[in-house]
Amino acid sequence: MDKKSPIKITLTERDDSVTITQWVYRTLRNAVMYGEILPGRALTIRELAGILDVSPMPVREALRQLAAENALEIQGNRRVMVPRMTAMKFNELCEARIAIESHAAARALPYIDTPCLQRLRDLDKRIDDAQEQGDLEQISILNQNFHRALYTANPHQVTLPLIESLWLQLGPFMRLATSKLDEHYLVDRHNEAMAAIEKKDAFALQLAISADIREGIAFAGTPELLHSFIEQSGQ
Amino acid sequence: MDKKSPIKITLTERDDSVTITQWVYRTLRNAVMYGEILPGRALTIRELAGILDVSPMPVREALRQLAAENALEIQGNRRVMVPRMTAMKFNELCEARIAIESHAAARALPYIDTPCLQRLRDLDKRIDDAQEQGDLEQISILNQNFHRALYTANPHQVTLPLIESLWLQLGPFMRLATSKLDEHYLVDRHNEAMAAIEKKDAFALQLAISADIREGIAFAGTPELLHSFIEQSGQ
DNA sequence: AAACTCACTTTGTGATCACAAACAGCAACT
DNA sequence: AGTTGCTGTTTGTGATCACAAAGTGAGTTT
Repeated sequence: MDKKSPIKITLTERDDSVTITQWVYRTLRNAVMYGEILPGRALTIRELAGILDVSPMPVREALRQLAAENALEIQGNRRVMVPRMTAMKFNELCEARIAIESHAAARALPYIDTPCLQRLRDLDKRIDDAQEQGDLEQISILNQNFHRALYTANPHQVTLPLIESLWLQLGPFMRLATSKLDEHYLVDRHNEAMAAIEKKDAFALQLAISADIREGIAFAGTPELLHSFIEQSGQ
Repeated sequence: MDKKSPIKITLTERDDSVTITQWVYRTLRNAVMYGEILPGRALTIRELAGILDVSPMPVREALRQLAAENALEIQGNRRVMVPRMTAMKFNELCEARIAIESHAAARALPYIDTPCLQRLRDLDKRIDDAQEQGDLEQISILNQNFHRALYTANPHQVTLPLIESLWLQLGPFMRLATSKLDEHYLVDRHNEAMAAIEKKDAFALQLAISADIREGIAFAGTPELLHSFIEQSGQ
């Protein structure tokens, strides 16, 4: 039946308070973010509709939305797939993250009040816990929450959607990276970030955020990981 | 028939080589960008379908795509509209533009070759011409093309979609700004940018781009323009 | 054996329909 | 008079259908 490699997508319970399209969007977004769909694998509306047990319509809408966020790529022949990656593009995405996120952090700094600071401290602690237990999945999720909580302190935030788009594009390949994370000892840059926040030192905060991002993917520059990009993403 | 203010959308000829959805998307995108749709005005699928003389389906897809790019906002009650603006949000959008675009410019600099440089010079000259003739519409379009041409010199470009999203969000309100542009004399920062490019001076290029963006919206800080935000965007 | 042709299948696009939630207008009540 | 409750209408969502374009594979030709 399936000529191509079968797609396995993690399904979550559907809440009746959200539309089917939203649930499909969320499900596919997670599947992309966590690398469950191989880059270059052609996706068809009807196939996904079958897997998710919904009609083609919500899938159509969700795919278009994900494509608009650069999580998916629509080829000229109107085939949809997770974009392939190259080492150069990976590097550009990382540098873009650093530029935008350090900007967002500095812009959020003046708005961080006591309850927000408490939330950040809580997340920081939970990251430390997860790191001791070596729970890579949890570290990754909490790390995202930490960044999100920081940037959203700014009530006039406009960059978060852009940042999330970058996360989505890097997501499938960060999975490759984090699988080798345990071999490395990571300096906890969040503590440095927390210190900068408490001192209201924007420049130090930018340095800490930049370092956090850069170290999270530093070992992506090793030859074997670059090779796995080609392997996963090549034709 | 129309209880609300009627919507006037500039229609272009539809090329049969593009899908109806793409044409609708392009048309609505231009309408948003050039401020033809008032912020806060509720948009309905069927109304737009009637105006554009297409079935509701392509409109549905186009609206969802524009919403994903933050050009439109879907409220909880699933009503769609051009987002309202506030002075603070406007400021954040401008600062985000400066941060991301100066980054994109610096990243593109190493890739600028002779033909690309020629294209930029050509655009620069045409902007000068348009400025002498006081053709504000043309200046705005050419200015965008200049920035786009610069950033896309980088073949591994990943920030342009993010930048275009910011342009889209600022678009409706830049129209307000440019209508007062003739009262101001603008230093041509593009000449400075060209000089920096030729000298391969990344820092000078970033300064020129930042200044160009900042001056393009500097007078947005005047009280009367802020007031027109409230007027246009207020409930 | 490699390349082309042609019939058959799959797939995205767009139209139409059914339905439940949201909305608007008006009447009744406090 | 301002608020609440009800009813008819509008609107987004999702399902289904028709169709043309793209893809696929076997059989033929050079």
